[in-house]
Amino acid sequence: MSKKPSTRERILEAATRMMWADGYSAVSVDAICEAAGANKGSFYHAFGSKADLLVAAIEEVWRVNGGEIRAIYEGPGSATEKFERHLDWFVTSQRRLQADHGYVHGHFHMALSVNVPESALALIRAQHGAHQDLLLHAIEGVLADRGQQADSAWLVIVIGHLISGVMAEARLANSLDQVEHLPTLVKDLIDRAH
Amino acid sequence: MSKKPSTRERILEAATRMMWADGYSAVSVDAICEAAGANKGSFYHAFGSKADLLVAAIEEVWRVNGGEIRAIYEGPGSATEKFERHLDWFVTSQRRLQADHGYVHGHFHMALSVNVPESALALIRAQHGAHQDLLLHAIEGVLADRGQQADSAWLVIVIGHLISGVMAEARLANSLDQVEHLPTLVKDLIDRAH
DNA sequence: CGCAAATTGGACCGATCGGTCAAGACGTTT
DNA sequence: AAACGTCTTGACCGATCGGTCCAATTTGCG
Repeated sequence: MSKKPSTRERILEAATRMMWADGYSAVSVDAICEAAGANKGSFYHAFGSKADLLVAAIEEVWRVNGGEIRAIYEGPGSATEKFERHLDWFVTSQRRLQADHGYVHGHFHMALSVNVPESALALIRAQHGAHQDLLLHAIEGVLADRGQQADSAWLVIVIGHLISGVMAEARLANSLDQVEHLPTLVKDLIDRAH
Repeated sequence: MSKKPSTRERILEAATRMMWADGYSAVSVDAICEAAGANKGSFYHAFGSKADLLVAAIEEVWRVNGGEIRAIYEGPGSATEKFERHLDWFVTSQRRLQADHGYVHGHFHMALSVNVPESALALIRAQHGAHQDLLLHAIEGVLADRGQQADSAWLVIVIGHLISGVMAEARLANSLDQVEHLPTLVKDLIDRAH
């Protein structure tokens, strides 16, 4: 019984989907309106500009994805189990996006790393920082579980870059293979870090 | 005494610079022509379409960068020395790009990972594969130098993703910090892989 | 109900998009 | 000098860009 989405919500959903696929400047306001079944007048009633819509889309994606990740860490289980669920989340979320839209997406941020207004860039940087913080805390927990004497700062940098790289290359290759191996890869890395 | 660049070369240079900064669809043919001091007619005399120009730019960037990397491996020194020079090349080339144009570029491919014609995507994938091959061969050489019994396939995957991730994040953060640490990071990784 | 406020529809704007074209400039060759 | 192929010029095309505007409609509420 979810109530039917408002015009604003439909526009936001369509814009997110289309910009994730084609980037900011390649998606026109007209095309978004058509996909959302809305009119241009409604668009500019709901959003001040195309740039404002982008900011709203970035916030919404992080609200959902960040929420799912935080829910993992606020849920039950050991630090190690939570971290593994976090890694699996990358796989399942990318798998679901591919199933829904037919191509490997990679990070939302990546499609928006080029030619976006400064306000959007700042948001993306902040969200990336927030995710790195979650990662750092999680890895420290995993090392504590193991009683392992490793350099967590070094590990979080390597793992953070590894995740970014895997996502970027997965999108470029339009293949989930490397994403599927990501959890194993990261666990191998932690195993060797002592 | 380098002879003055042809119109085609000026267009190609301007297009590469502008598309690296802003992506494919955000850079207009008119803007490229103005930056290159050329007319639109000349543009369409030199290139069949905007998509053709993109393909030419991708080929040119790889011709130069791939050439520099291959020159390292064809030059003198041990496999380990060559690999270290390869890693340093990422630092120096990104440093030079930043000095010339005022921002951290990341991989050329990354600015073009979104909304490019299929012909360009195929080229990018091929070039990325070629670079991975160089990397694999280099890492095998380094391990041979060390008499190390490590899994070179695992290492090349991790290091390849690490490089992609560092480049992507360096651009997003507009900072060379992580790039500067890349050589050390990779060497640490190889040290721990046994 | 009745009325105002919120929302929507769609025509319209000047600017810009990728691309075309015919006419001319220019250096060679004969 | 005439004839040639190559490159350059700048006006021009229909389509589309982000954005505006206001009348018409729907909605929330006394």
